[in-house]
Amino acid sequence: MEKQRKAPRGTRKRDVPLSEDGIYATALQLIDADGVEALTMRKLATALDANPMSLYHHVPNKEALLHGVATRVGSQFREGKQEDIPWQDRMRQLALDFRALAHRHPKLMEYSFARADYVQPEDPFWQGLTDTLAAAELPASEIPRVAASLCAVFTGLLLSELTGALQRWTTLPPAPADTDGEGTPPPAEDVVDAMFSFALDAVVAGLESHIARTRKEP
Amino acid sequence: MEKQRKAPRGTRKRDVPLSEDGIYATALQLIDADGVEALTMRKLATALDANPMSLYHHVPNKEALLHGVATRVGSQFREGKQEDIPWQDRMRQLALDFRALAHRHPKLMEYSFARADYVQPEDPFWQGLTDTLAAAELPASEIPRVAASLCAVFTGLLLSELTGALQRWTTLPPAPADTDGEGTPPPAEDVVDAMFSFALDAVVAGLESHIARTRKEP
DNA sequence: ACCTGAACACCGTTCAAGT
DNA sequence: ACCTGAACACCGTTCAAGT
Repeated sequence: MEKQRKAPRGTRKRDVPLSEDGIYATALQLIDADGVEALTMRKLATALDANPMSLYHHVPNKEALLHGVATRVGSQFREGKQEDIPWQDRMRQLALDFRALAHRHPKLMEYSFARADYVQPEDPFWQGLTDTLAAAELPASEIPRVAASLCAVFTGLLLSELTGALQRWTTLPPAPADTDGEGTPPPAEDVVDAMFSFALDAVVAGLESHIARTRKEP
Repeated sequence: MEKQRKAPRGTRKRDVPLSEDGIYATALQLIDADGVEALTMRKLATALDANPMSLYHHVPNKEALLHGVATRVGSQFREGKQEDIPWQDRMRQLALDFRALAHRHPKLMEYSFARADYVQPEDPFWQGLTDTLAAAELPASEIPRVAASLCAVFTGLLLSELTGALQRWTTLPPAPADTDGEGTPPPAEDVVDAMFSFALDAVVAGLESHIARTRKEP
């Protein structure tokens, strides 16, 4: 009767059966557009031109849906440069590559960072991080803890950037209100870039100092 | 500090008119008990023995309610030790004091850290942080950016601890799956404490190196 | 096997009406 | 001024019924 593969007219988005991948993909689109808190099972269904209840045949519930979107995006991470560079440079590059991913899906990543359920052991990011620490000749027994600490630090920096807190804090007055002529400093983006460079340099310096310390007293 | 006038009979919690402070206080109690996502205007009202709509005479909406709870708790921060200690020690102590506050209201702080709207310029934490950086003889022009970066880093560490990500990451396999006899390492708490010490040492070392660098080339 | 309509048990919030 | 009942416009999810 109403076979209608490929709607000859009309603008329906779906002439293909629902699939897990399709659901996750358009969920990500909606999140990119309006943020996680605006995503609704019902809105997602209409975007897929489906009945809201049909989604539950492919995804157990909303929480699992969001988790799935988050881990899929997290696994998209790719390292930009080769690995035959000093570990300090690779560490910096790793963080900047992750920042680039965060900039590609800021609304989702803000949610992901808060849950901190995005890094999976098989993700290239975790692999790159542990590889780099091994290249730095950090004792193998310390690698998991140090890698986890670094994840936490990167999470904090990126989350603070995405929420705007980093920029806001930067414009808070120092201890004594030093009200001179200058109002707000240069545009926020350059400042944030500079803060990342500073923070990454400090992280690398801190790591170097830690490695030197542990080498003295094994 | 829940003095609560003591109802003469009956078990109603409220024999006193609604007040902003009372609303925030019991909201915090409910959050501590069941988490932010379980807090509902309607549940809060019944906990206050009030009609849900009465709340809107004291608080504009739910978002403002949560923001109010978050900033009130953030402003409760107090420094433990005196300020006449080396800046390195004070910096570490500052972070540990903040961690203690986070442990007092973990459910709320998890929410707060994700929004990153808890640090206010007049908060003792921000004051202590900028004071400490000044004591480290960091150039005044750099203090806001460095303080903001440190806030972001502490946020990441504490948030990752509260969500459990820090513990989870620590048990992820390093690069090559090194499956020996050992299952899970010692209890998680000690490990997290140790990770905080490590991270704080690294942060201090990174700061020292940054200060030394900027002193060379002014 | 996959989809769906109706319904349930909730939400936050508006608004006109009470005292 | 402060409070409230009823109502509105949503939610996520269950379930029995359709194809």
